Amino acid sequence: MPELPSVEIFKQYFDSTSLNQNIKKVVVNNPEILVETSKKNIKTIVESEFFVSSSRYGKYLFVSVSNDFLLAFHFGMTGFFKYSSLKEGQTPHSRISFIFKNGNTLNFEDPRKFGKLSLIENINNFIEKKKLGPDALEINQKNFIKIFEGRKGYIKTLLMNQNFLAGIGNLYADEILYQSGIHPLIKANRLKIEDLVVLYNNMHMVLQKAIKIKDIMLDFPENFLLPHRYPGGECAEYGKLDIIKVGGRTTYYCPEKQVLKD
DNA sequence: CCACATGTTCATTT
DNA sequence: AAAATGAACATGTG
Repeated sequence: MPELPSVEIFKQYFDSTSLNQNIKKVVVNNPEILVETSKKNIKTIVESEFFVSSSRYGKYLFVSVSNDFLLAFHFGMTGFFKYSSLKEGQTPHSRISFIFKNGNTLNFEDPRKFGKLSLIENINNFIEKKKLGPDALEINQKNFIKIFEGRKGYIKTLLMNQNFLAGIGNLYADEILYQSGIHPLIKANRLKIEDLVVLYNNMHMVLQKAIKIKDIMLDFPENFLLPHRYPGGECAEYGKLDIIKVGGRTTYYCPEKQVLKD
Protein backbone atom coordinates (compact mmCIF):
# COMPACT_ATOMS: atom_id res chain seq x y z
CA MET A 1 0.00 0.00 0.00
CA PRO A 2 2.71 2.34 -0.91
CA GLU A 3 1.64 5.89 -0.22
CA LEU A 4 3.69 8.05 2.11
CA PRO A 5 2.77 6.24 5.35
CA SER A 6 3.60 2.81 3.97
CA VAL A 7 6.91 4.02 2.62
CA GLU A 8 7.74 5.51 6.00
CA ILE A 9 7.03 2.14 7.56
CA PHE A 10 9.11 0.38 4.92
CA LYS A 11 11.92 2.73 5.89
CA GLN A 12 11.64 1.78 9.54
CA TYR A 13 11.61 -1.88 8.56
CA PHE A 14 14.59 -1.43 6.29
CA ASP A 15 16.57 0.48 8.90
CA SER A 16 15.93 -2.05 11.63
CA THR A 17 16.76 -5.08 9.50
CA SER A 18 19.19 -4.15 6.77
CA LEU A 19 21.52 -1.30 7.69
CA ASN A 20 25.22 -1.96 8.25
CA GLN A 21 25.17 -5.57 7.19
CA ASN A 22 27.66 -6.83 4.64
CA ILE A 23 25.96 -7.64 1.38
CA LYS A 24 27.20 -10.93 0.08
CA LYS A 25 25.17 -11.20 -3.08
CA VAL A 26 22.47 -9.46 -5.07
CA VAL A 27 19.99 -11.57 -7.00
CA VAL A 28 18.05 -9.77 -9.72
CA ASN A 29 15.07 -11.81 -10.76
CA ASN A 30 13.38 -9.06 -12.78
CA PRO A 31 15.79 -6.67 -14.47
CA GLU A 32 12.82 -4.85 -16.03
CA ILE A 33 12.20 -2.98 -12.79
CA LEU A 34 15.69 -1.45 -12.89
CA VAL A 35 16.04 2.15 -14.08
CA GLU A 36 19.27 3.71 -15.34
CA THR A 37 21.14 0.58 -14.42
CA SER A 38 21.41 -3.08 -15.28
CA LYS A 39 21.55 -6.38 -13.49
CA LYS A 40 25.27 -6.57 -13.96
CA ASN A 41 25.83 -2.99 -12.93
CA ILE A 42 23.80 -3.18 -9.75
CA LYS A 43 25.57 -6.35 -8.70
CA THR A 44 28.98 -4.82 -9.28
CA ILE A 45 28.08 -1.73 -7.33
CA VAL A 46 26.29 -3.22 -4.35
CA GLU A 47 27.90 -6.59 -3.73
CA SER A 48 30.42 -6.61 -0.88
CA GLU A 49 29.25 -3.18 0.26
CA PHE A 50 26.69 -2.32 2.98
CA PHE A 51 23.75 0.05 3.38
CA VAL A 52 24.65 3.13 5.38
CA SER A 53 21.39 5.02 5.80
CA SER A 54 18.02 5.69 4.24
CA SER A 55 15.68 8.61 3.78
CA ARG A 56 12.14 8.98 2.51
CA TYR A 57 10.77 11.66 0.21
CA GLY A 58 7.19 11.40 -0.94
CA LYS A 59 6.69 7.81 -2.02
CA TYR A 60 10.40 7.23 -2.64
CA LEU A 61 12.91 5.57 -0.36
CA PHE A 62 16.54 6.51 -0.91
CA VAL A 63 19.27 4.24 0.35
CA SER A 64 22.91 5.21 0.51
CA VAL A 65 25.49 2.52 -0.08
CA SER A 66 28.92 2.42 1.56
CA ASN A 67 30.64 3.37 -1.69
CA ASP A 68 28.55 6.55 -1.99
CA PHE A 69 26.20 5.26 -4.62
CA LEU A 70 22.50 5.78 -4.01
CA LEU A 71 19.49 3.59 -4.64
CA ALA A 72 15.97 4.94 -5.12
CA PHE A 73 13.13 2.53 -4.45
CA HIS A 74 9.60 3.19 -5.64
CA PHE A 75 7.04 0.62 -4.55
CA GLY A 76 4.52 1.09 -7.31
CA MET A 77 1.16 -0.27 -6.33
CA THR A 78 2.04 -3.54 -4.63
CA GLY A 79 5.70 -3.30 -3.61
CA PHE A 80 7.11 -3.99 -0.13
CA PHE A 81 10.18 -5.33 1.66
CA LYS A 82 10.47 -8.76 3.18
CA TYR A 83 13.40 -9.62 5.39
CA SER A 84 13.77 -13.28 6.12
CA SER A 85 16.16 -15.80 7.50
CA LEU A 86 15.67 -18.18 4.62
CA LYS A 87 18.98 -18.79 2.91
CA GLU A 88 18.33 -17.43 -0.53
CA GLY A 89 14.96 -16.09 0.52
CA GLN A 90 13.39 -16.57 -2.87
CA THR A 91 9.65 -16.09 -3.09
CA PRO A 92 7.30 -15.95 -6.09
CA HIS A 93 7.28 -12.15 -6.23
CA SER A 94 10.79 -11.34 -5.18
CA ARG A 95 12.14 -8.96 -7.81
CA ILE A 96 15.50 -8.17 -6.22
CA SER A 97 17.16 -9.91 -3.29
CA PHE A 98 19.96 -8.58 -1.14
CA ILE A 99 21.62 -11.51 0.56
CA PHE A 100 23.63 -10.54 3.60
CA LYS A 101 26.69 -12.26 5.04
CA ASN A 102 24.71 -13.02 8.19
CA GLY A 103 22.59 -15.41 6.14
CA ASN A 104 19.46 -13.27 6.01
CA THR A 105 17.88 -11.80 2.91
CA LEU A 106 16.03 -8.60 2.15
CA ASN A 107 13.63 -9.03 -0.74
CA PHE A 108 12.08 -6.26 -2.75
CA GLU A 109 8.72 -7.91 -3.37
CA ASP A 110 6.29 -6.65 -5.94
CA PRO A 111 3.59 -8.88 -7.45
CA ARG A 112 2.53 -6.38 -10.09
CA LYS A 113 5.97 -5.14 -11.01
CA PHE A 114 5.05 -1.47 -11.11
CA GLY A 115 7.83 -0.79 -8.65
CA LYS A 116 11.21 0.61 -9.70
CA LEU A 117 14.75 0.52 -8.45
CA SER A 118 16.95 3.31 -9.75
CA LEU A 119 20.63 3.88 -9.32
CA ILE A 120 21.12 7.59 -8.81
CA GLU A 121 23.93 9.97 -8.01
CA ASN A 122 22.22 12.72 -6.11
CA ILE A 123 18.91 12.87 -4.28
CA ASN A 124 18.18 16.51 -5.02
CA ASN A 125 18.90 16.09 -8.70
CA PHE A 126 16.60 13.08 -8.76
CA ILE A 127 13.78 15.02 -7.09
CA GLU A 128 14.29 17.85 -9.51
CA LYS A 129 14.36 15.60 -12.53
CA LYS A 130 11.15 13.92 -11.42
CA LYS A 131 9.72 17.37 -10.72
CA LEU A 132 8.45 16.25 -7.32
CA GLY A 133 6.68 18.79 -5.17
CA PRO A 134 7.46 19.23 -1.46
CA ASP A 135 7.07 16.21 0.79
CA ALA A 136 3.60 16.15 2.35
CA LEU A 137 4.99 15.90 5.88
CA GLU A 138 7.68 18.52 5.42
CA ILE A 139 5.83 21.34 3.71
CA ASN A 140 4.79 24.26 5.89
CA GLN A 141 1.30 25.71 6.01
CA LYS A 142 2.16 28.81 4.03
CA ASN A 143 3.63 26.91 1.10
CA PHE A 144 0.83 24.38 1.22
CA ILE A 145 -1.74 27.11 0.76
CA LYS A 146 0.31 28.59 -2.05
CA ILE A 147 0.16 25.36 -4.05
CA PHE A 148 -3.56 25.75 -4.62
CA GLU A 149 -3.55 29.43 -5.45
CA GLY A 150 -5.26 30.08 -8.76
CA ARG A 151 -5.55 26.37 -9.55
CA LYS A 152 -8.71 25.39 -11.31
CA GLY A 153 -8.24 21.65 -11.02
CA TYR A 154 -10.13 19.38 -8.66
CA ILE A 155 -8.77 19.46 -5.14
CA LYS A 156 -8.37 15.71 -5.04
CA THR A 157 -6.47 15.59 -8.32
CA LEU A 158 -4.07 18.24 -7.08
CA LEU A 159 -3.55 16.55 -3.72
CA MET A 160 -2.55 13.39 -5.53
CA ASN A 161 -0.37 15.09 -8.11
CA GLN A 162 3.22 14.32 -7.10
CA ASN A 163 4.45 17.40 -8.91
CA PHE A 164 2.53 19.59 -6.46
CA LEU A 165 2.81 17.56 -3.28
CA ALA A 166 4.78 14.35 -2.86
CA GLY A 167 3.43 11.40 -0.94
CA ILE A 168 -0.34 11.39 -1.15
CA GLY A 169 -2.11 8.75 -3.21
CA ASN A 170 -5.67 7.72 -3.90
CA LEU A 171 -6.58 6.28 -0.53
CA TYR A 172 -5.12 8.99 1.66
CA ALA A 173 -6.47 11.74 -0.55
CA ASP A 174 -9.93 10.33 0.15
CA GLU A 175 -9.27 10.15 3.88
CA ILE A 176 -7.84 13.65 4.15
CA LEU A 177 -10.77 15.18 2.24
CA TYR A 178 -13.24 13.21 4.32
CA GLN A 179 -11.72 14.41 7.57
CA SER A 180 -11.79 17.95 6.24
CA GLY A 181 -15.40 17.81 5.04
CA ILE A 182 -14.28 18.81 1.56
CA HIS A 183 -15.86 17.35 -1.57
CA PRO A 184 -13.24 15.81 -3.89
CA LEU A 185 -14.60 17.67 -6.92
CA ILE A 186 -14.29 21.17 -5.51
CA LYS A 187 -11.97 23.27 -7.65
CA ALA A 188 -8.91 24.24 -5.66
CA ASN A 189 -9.33 27.98 -6.23
CA ARG A 190 -12.82 27.89 -4.75
CA LEU A 191 -11.50 26.91 -1.35
CA LYS A 192 -11.06 29.60 1.26
CA ILE A 193 -7.84 30.03 3.20
CA GLU A 194 -9.66 28.60 6.23
CA ASP A 195 -10.55 25.48 4.26
CA LEU A 196 -6.94 25.04 3.22
CA VAL A 197 -5.79 25.40 6.81
CA VAL A 198 -8.21 22.66 7.83
CA LEU A 199 -6.99 20.56 4.92
CA TYR A 200 -3.36 21.09 5.90
CA ASN A 201 -3.98 20.16 9.52
CA ASN A 202 -5.92 17.07 8.57
CA MET A 203 -3.24 16.00 6.11
CA HIS A 204 -0.75 15.96 8.97
CA MET A 205 -3.15 14.33 11.36
CA VAL A 206 -4.10 11.56 8.92
CA LEU A 207 -0.56 10.80 7.75
CA GLN A 208 0.82 10.73 11.25
CA LYS A 209 -2.00 8.58 12.52
CA ALA A 210 -1.43 6.17 9.63
CA ILE A 211 2.24 5.87 10.47
CA LYS A 212 1.44 5.37 14.13
CA ILE A 213 -0.86 2.44 13.46
CA LYS A 214 1.57 1.02 10.89
CA ASP A 215 -0.83 1.68 8.04
CA ILE A 216 -3.11 -1.15 9.09
CA MET A 217 -6.49 -0.03 7.78
CA LEU A 218 -8.50 -1.97 10.31
CA ASP A 219 -6.74 -0.18 13.14
CA PHE A 220 -8.03 3.22 12.13
CA PRO A 221 -10.63 4.69 14.47
CA GLU A 222 -14.29 4.36 13.53
CA ASN A 223 -14.56 7.98 12.50
CA PHE A 224 -12.08 7.47 9.67
CA LEU A 225 -13.13 6.73 6.11
CA LEU A 226 -10.61 4.02 5.24
CA PRO A 227 -12.07 1.20 7.37
CA HIS A 228 -15.38 1.75 5.56
CA ARG A 229 -13.94 2.26 2.10
CA TYR A 230 -15.59 -0.61 0.22
CA PRO A 231 -18.78 -0.88 -1.83
CA GLY A 232 -21.72 -0.46 0.53
CA GLY A 233 -19.53 0.97 3.29
CA GLU A 234 -21.02 3.61 5.55
CA CYS A 235 -19.75 6.79 7.09
CA ALA A 236 -19.66 6.47 10.88
CA GLU A 237 -21.56 9.73 11.22
CA TYR A 238 -23.99 9.69 8.28
CA GLY A 239 -25.07 7.10 5.73
CA LYS A 240 -23.70 5.20 2.80
CA LEU A 241 -20.57 6.46 1.05
CA ASP A 242 -20.74 7.54 -2.57
CA ILE A 243 -18.37 6.16 -5.18
CA ILE A 244 -17.30 8.30 -8.14
CA LYS A 245 -14.32 8.62 -10.46
CA VAL A 246 -11.94 11.54 -10.07
CA GLY A 247 -8.93 11.78 -12.31
CA GLY A 248 -9.54 8.21 -13.38
CA ARG A 249 -9.35 6.93 -9.80
CA THR A 250 -12.11 5.44 -7.71
CA THR A 251 -13.15 7.94 -5.06
CA TYR A 252 -15.17 7.36 -1.89
CA TYR A 253 -16.74 10.24 -0.02
CA CYS A 254 -19.65 11.01 2.24
CA PRO A 255 -22.20 13.14 0.37
CA GLU A 256 -23.59 14.55 3.60
CA LYS A 257 -20.31 15.44 5.21
CA GLN A 258 -18.55 16.56 2.03
CA VAL A 259 -20.94 18.87 0.26
CA LEU A 260 -20.32 20.33 -3.18
CA LYS A 261 -21.72 23.84 -2.99
CA ASP A 262 -23.13 25.84 -5.96
C1' DC B 1 -14.56 -14.30 -19.15
C1' DC B 2 -15.04 -9.67 -16.80
C1' DA B 3 -14.02 -5.78 -13.67
C1' DC B 4 -11.00 -3.87 -10.57
C1' DA B 5 -6.77 -2.67 -7.79
C1' DT B 6 -2.61 1.55 -3.00
C1' DG B 7 0.94 4.36 -9.22
C1' DT B 8 3.21 6.69 -13.07
C1' DT B 9 3.56 8.17 -17.70
C1' DC B 10 2.20 9.40 -22.16
C1' DA B 11 -1.04 10.76 -25.79
C1' DT B 12 -5.13 13.21 -27.04
C1' DT B 13 -8.58 16.58 -26.52
C1' DT B 14 -10.72 20.63 -24.68
C1' DA C 1 0.00 26.36 -20.34
C1' DA C 2 -3.72 23.97 -17.66
C1' DA C 3 -6.78 20.59 -17.07
C1' DA C 4 -9.57 16.33 -18.07
C1' DT C 5 -9.68 11.76 -19.93
C1' DG C 6 -8.22 7.33 -21.29
C1' DA C 7 -4.90 3.96 -22.17
C1' DA C 8 -0.90 1.33 -21.19
C1' DC C 9 2.07 -1.18 -18.11
C1' DA C 10 1.82 -6.69 -15.26
C1' DT C 11 -0.51 -9.55 -12.39
C1' DG C 12 -3.50 -11.16 -8.72
C1' DT C 13 -8.24 -11.37 -6.81
C1' DG C 14 -13.15 -11.77 -6.65
